[in-house]
Amino acid sequence: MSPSKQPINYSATSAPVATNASRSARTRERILNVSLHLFNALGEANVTTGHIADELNISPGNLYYHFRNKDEIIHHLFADFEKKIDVAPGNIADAASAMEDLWLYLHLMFERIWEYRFLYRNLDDLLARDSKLKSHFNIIIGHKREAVIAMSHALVSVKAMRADAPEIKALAENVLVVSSYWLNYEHLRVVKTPSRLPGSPHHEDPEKHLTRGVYQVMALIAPFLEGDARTHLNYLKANYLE
Amino acid sequence: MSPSKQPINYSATSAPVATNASRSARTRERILNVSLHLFNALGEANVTTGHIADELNISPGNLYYHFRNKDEIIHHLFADFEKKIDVAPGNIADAASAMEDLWLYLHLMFERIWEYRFLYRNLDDLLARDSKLKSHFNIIIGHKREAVIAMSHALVSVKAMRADAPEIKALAENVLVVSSYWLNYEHLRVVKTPSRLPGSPHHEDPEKHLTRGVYQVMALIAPFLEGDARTHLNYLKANYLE
DNA sequence: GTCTATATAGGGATAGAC
DNA sequence: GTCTATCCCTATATAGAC
Repeated sequence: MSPSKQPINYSATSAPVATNASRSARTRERILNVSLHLFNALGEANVTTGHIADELNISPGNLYYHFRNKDEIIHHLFADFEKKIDVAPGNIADAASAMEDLWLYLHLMFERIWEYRFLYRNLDDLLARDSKLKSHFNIIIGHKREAVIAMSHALVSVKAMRADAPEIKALAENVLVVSSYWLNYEHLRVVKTPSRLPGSPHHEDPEKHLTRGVYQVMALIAPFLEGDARTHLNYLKANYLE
Repeated sequence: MSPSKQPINYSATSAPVATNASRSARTRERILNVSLHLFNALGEANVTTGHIADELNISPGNLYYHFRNKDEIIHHLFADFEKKIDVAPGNIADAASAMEDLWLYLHLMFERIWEYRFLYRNLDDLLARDSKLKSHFNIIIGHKREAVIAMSHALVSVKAMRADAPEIKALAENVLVVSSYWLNYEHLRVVKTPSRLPGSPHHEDPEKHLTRGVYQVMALIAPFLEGDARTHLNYLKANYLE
C-alpha cells in the first residue's frame, strides 16, 4: 500500500543519458515497464494511473503527458505481447527431436504468457472493452490453433502420432484452453502472503508454474503418440514429475 | 444501456401474494435473480447497484435495505452455486453405462457453470477480493478433482481405461481446467451484437456452448479408454459432431 | 518534461421522510 | 419496505505554472 522509499529500477536501459529527449523516452519506457509489473501483480482493474505514477515517483499529470489514457498503455503492452508471441514451432524432422522442439516451444509460449499474464487474468473484460484487441487476440489464437493442427498432422504422417481429424481438432482446442488458462488455474490455489516488507520483491517462482503448464499440455498430447515419440516424451515428462 | 420500459419478470414465484412480509421476501429474491442475470450478461465488475435497482424499478436505498452491500449479493449467489454444484457422479457399473453417466454428469456440471458463469469470468478478482470465497472455491475444485481421479481408477479396475497414476492426475487437472474455462474460451470468439432492442432477451443459445464443453472434456478422456467404453464414447461423440 | 491543482464523473453507501 | 436526497470517496483526465 505505502509507496516504497527505494523503488525498484524498472527502466529497461542500464546506462541512462541525461538529455531531455532521452529522459522523455526513458520515462515513457518506465511507465510501460512499471505498468506491466503492477498489472501482473495486482490485476489491471486494480491498478490506477495514480498507482503507476506513485510507483515511479512522478506526477499523474506527467503520466498523462506521455499517454493519453490508461487504455493507450494497455494497447502498447498488448502490441508488445503480440509481437513476441507470434512465433511458430519448427518443422518435424525425426520423432525424438520433434518432442524436444515441442517442449522448448511450449516453454517459450508459457514464458511469454507469464510475462504478460495480466492480459489473461481478465481477458473477457479486456477484450469486451476494446474490439480491436479482441480481433487481434483472435488472430493470435487462430495462428496457434493452426500450428497445433499442422504439427499434429505432421506427426501422424511420420507415424509418431495416431489420431484422426476430429481428434486433432479437439486436441488443438484443448491445447489452447490449457495454455491460455493454466496460469489462472494455478493462481486460484495460491494463498496470499499475509504481510510483505515494503519494497521487497514478490516471490512468485515463475519457473515452477511454467514447467507445470508445459507438463499439462504435453499430457494432452502424450496419449496420441506412438513409438519413439511416446518413449521420448515420457522420458521428458519423467524429469519434471515432482 | 437504457432501462427497459417493460422489464422482464425476474421473480421466481409465479403467484405472488401481496402481504408486506412476502413482498419483502419477493424483493430480496428478485434482487438476487436480476443481479445474477446482469452479472452474467455484462460481467460483475460492470454492473453497479444502481443498474440492479434500475432494472427492478426500485430505489438504490431499497436495495441497500435488503443487502448490506454488493459483496453480500455475490456471497449469496456463490452460496447457491456451491449448493447446486456439489454433486458427485454415480459409481461405475458396466463400461457402456459409465460413459452415459459421465456424459450426463458433465452436462449437469456445465449447466450449473453456465447458470453462474459470471463467477468464472473473473474468478481471479472475485477470489482475491474475498478469501472466504477463495477457500470455498478450492474445496469445490478439490471435490471435483477427487471425483475424476476416483472415476478413472474405477474405470481402470474394470479394464475400461488404461492409465497410470501420474497420467490420471494430469488428466484430472486438465479436466478441471477445460471445465472451468471452456465457456470463457468460447466467449472470446463471440462478436458482440451491434444493436439490441431494449427489453428483448439475449440470444445466447446456451445449449450449444454446453454441449461443446462436454465434448471437449470427453475428448480429454477418450484416448485413455479401451474396449466397450471407447466404442460407446465414440458413438456418443459422433452424435455431437457439427 | 514535469509539476500542482483541480474539474468531472461515477459508484458505493447512508439518513431520514413516508 | 420503500423512496428521495445526499455524502463520500476514488479514478480519470485536464489546465496552466514552472
